[in-house]
Amino acid sequence: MKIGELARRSGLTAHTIRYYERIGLLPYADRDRSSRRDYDASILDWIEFLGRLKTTGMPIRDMLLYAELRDRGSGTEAERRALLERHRESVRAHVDELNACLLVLDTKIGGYAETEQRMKDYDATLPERRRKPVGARSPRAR
Amino acid sequence: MKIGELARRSGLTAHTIRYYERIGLLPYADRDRSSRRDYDASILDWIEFLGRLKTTGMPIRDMLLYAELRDRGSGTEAERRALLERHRESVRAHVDELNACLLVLDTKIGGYAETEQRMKDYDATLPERRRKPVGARSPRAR
DNA sequence: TCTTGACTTAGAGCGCGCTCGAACTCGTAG
DNA sequence: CTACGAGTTCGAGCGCGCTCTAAGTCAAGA
Repeated sequence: MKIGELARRSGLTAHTIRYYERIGLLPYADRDRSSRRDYDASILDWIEFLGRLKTTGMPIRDMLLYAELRDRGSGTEAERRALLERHRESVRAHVDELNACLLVLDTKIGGYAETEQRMKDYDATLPERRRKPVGARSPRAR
Repeated sequence: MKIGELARRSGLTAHTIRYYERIGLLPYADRDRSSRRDYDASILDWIEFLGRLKTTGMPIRDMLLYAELRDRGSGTEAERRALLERHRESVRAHVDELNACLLVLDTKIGGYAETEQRMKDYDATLPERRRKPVGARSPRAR
């Protein structure tokens, strides 16, 4: 698989793939006789996993640490596991934080909903011609 | 309240507070006769809310949009609500994504746990003197 | 043979969100 | 009176994670 196809299949750009190789996140890829990278499909699993780490907010320097342990192969499992467990805890903590923020957001949105309801109620007390069209701005707002 | 105290109480640095004012996230603060910012305690609520937006990944440009609507005051409630609702959905989606990643992480960690267990079991079959000390590296690893 | 287009490398540039430094002004405590 | 510490403005700098440009190579199709 050439870099273009890998890009399409992984969702990364070719630029990013080269960048990842440069910094060591992706292993140095075999080149064909004209120096072009030729990938094995198995790289996709690794890229996908890196994507999970990224999605969950792991900084590249930590992914790099994990990648290096992985490269070193057997004997590094405990360390890799520890790294992932630490990360898992930080992700869990972050999810909790997000959920707490969602509650605040719900409250805030609820407040606006009430305000709007009160305005509608008030509007309904006006004679027909003085009602505002839905979504109307205050006349003072430009 | 002077900027130093606000910094302590809000968790932001004085530098960041000035930066936020500069870009419009915080309202232009009243100055005392020697041009020093003097804050009302109510600013803390706003900073805290901004913190929630930040925690949930809202980019500054969107917070700015919200701040502007807020400054414009009444008549902008529907828009503010819509903005927060859109944001809430994106946060929810992100939380879902994080939870999915957590499952993958659990699986991966589970895999390492199994490997380690197998290694311990194997080790237990060796005669006493050949057992590895806990946490030992492979002899080849430097 | 010529053209096209996907690739190569090295290195510069960018958008974000701060973060810091320089040089200066005040108000207060000793 | 002086020294100090906390503030001021303006603008440069930074760490992160890409993203893009320039200039060149190569292989396959018309």
